[in-house]
Amino acid sequence: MGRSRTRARVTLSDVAAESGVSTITVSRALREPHRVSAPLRERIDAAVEALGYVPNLAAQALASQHTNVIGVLIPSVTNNVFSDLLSAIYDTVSHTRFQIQLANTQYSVSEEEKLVRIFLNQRPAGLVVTGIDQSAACRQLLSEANCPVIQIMETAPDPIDMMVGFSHYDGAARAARHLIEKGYRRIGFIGARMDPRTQRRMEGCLSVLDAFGMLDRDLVSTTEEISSVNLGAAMLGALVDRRPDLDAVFTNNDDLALGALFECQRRAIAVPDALGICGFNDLEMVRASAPSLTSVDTRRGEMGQRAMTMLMDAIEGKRPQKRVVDLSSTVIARQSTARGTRDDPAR
Amino acid sequence: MGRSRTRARVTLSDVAAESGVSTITVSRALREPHRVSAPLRERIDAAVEALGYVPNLAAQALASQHTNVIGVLIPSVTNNVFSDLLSAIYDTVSHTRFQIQLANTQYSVSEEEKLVRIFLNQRPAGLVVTGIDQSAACRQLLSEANCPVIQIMETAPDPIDMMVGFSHYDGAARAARHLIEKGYRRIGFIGARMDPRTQRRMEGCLSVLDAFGMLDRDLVSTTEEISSVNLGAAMLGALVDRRPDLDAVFTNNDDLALGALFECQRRAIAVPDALGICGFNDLEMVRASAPSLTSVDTRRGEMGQRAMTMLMDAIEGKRPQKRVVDLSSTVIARQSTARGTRDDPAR
DNA sequence: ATGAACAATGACAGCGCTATCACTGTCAAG
DNA sequence: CTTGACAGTGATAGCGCTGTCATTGTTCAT
Repeated sequence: MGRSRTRARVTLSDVAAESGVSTITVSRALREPHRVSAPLRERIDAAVEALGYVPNLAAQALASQHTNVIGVLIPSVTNNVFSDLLSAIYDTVSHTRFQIQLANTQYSVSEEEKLVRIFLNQRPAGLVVTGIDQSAACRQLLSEANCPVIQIMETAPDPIDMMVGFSHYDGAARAARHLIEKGYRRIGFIGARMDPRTQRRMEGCLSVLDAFGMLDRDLVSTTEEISSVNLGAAMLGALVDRRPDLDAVFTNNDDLALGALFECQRRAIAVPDALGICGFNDLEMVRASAPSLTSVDTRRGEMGQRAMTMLMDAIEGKRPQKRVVDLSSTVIARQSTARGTRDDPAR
Repeated sequence: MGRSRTRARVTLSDVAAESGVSTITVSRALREPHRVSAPLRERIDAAVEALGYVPNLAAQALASQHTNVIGVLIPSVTNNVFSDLLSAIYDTVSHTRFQIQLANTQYSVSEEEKLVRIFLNQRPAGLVVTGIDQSAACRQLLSEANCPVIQIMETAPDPIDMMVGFSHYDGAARAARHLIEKGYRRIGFIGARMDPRTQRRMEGCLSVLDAFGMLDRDLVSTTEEISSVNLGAAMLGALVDRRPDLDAVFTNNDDLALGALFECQRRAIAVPDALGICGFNDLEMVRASAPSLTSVDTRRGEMGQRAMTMLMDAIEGKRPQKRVVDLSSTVIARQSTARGTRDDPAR
């Protein structure tokens, strides 16, 4: 196919020859400019520019025994929740010396452990892992790692190293309390995939319902299927068919909530008067719907940003005062739960 | 913070010592097992297992002058369109020897060029770039690269190397024709961000309207802002305020389409009878809405899968018969454009 | 004047692996 | 019984960079 085989790689010693110094001086000029005299530095910079030198990361890593790679382990690249997070992570890291290396655990603890093992062997500068449900061996590996590690998305009292997140249990509990305050009484729960975080949300919701004497297990609908808008519609439809007396539903996430809303529109179930809907995550789109959807804001952008800042500081040796940052979460009340106050302007 | 400093790295020579062979034999046993006798291979495998040996990728890369890294350059990690694509890419590559290294061009041609330069210097096994709008220097770099390169998302007659995508112009043209066939006459266009692909969609749409003598520039609404559901609602609202006679709208993507639908619901504009809506990309959620939204299916999952298969084959030396794969695109007609046939079941 | 302290630069070894070539033994063909 | 082919294994030399220590000059307090 005529793909050219030749491509002269410019190495450090080419730059050194061009600027008439030793390789180590070029190396220093690039990494610790203040340790090299101004005239040399200028000559070297000019040579780098002229030759189009780009460092060989493999050689750097091998010689220095460390990299500028920050490994990020997330369960899914498709989920909207993680794309918001990722976008904040990339933004925070761009224009620093660090690079992101993303990996996908597919919600599997063993896959996660395997990936951690691979990552650690490449001596990353730092590691970001999702959640608190690592395998014992994985926790062990991470706590013995000689780089900072940060767990995101959740908080718990026993961080491996550092942590930025919020309590899914509490967030869902707030949502349940909100529905109760708004006057709903027969409150259902719809959940999909049922990974550990999803489960803790369910528990948070059900515990509040229980405390108010409103827990009705028959109004709880869960599935192992992957969450989607269509699934939300189907699950709400099935739940309403079985229990026409349902008067509100808390869904595990906003995709399900949106699906539930669509199904209500299709069946001419009045939201919020006949049925209240509360989602989770506060994705961009739930503010736009008609009626707009109440949801729990989980500040994923801030989470990504804080996590990367803490991690990069730790890599630089600046350990945080608090190892666990709890970002909390807030119910954003909108039209879908504004019972009897249909005219309220959204937010 | 008591993070352990010690972590014995197991190297090839540890494995060699353990199994009583030379390092090169271990190296071969791992990479080309058939070139090593069965008994040795078993001893070596056992030693690898016992010691928990994990290869050092930096050393491998440095010594062999190539890596198993496939670089993937996409404009945005947040956009739903790219998350579908990414998910297919990760799935296709998992359980092969290749690893994905993702980078983010932020819709910037110069950022893309910079990233290509960095990638190429790390001698990737292959490279995936988005679209056909690289800078001249970037095209030059890529065509001189000594690894296969595949452009995705779009097709054009002059691939740098290989290509998998579809014509955005044609896809949008099909959408416009669909609206005309359905009897709409005052058809508007709503577009956001207006990157090159978005622009070609606009051109495809407008050229058809023009051919039918229906082009009205006053019904075209575009913005540089980032696309979102809320933006779609706002833009549709503004367009309808200005031109109440609008009877259909083609939006650049499904986020905008969904926003437009919500705005119609808010204003009690009957969709599809008073206003037809057609989106682009056929995201999962547009099938769920009420009414369901007509959209253009762009087969992103298949695109990601085909692209990675072609790329990996090319890396292995199996060049494809056709260098350009056009996946085409299809209008998926749903309720939002089913004028006068409101009762039609949605797909 | 003297040496201590320090800034600026370089020589050299080696990170962990693989490419290359050399070596040994086995076996079939002549 | 030689020869050549070949399968199986090893010795050696780097890949491109950085850590470490050595060397040179300069400045400053004594």
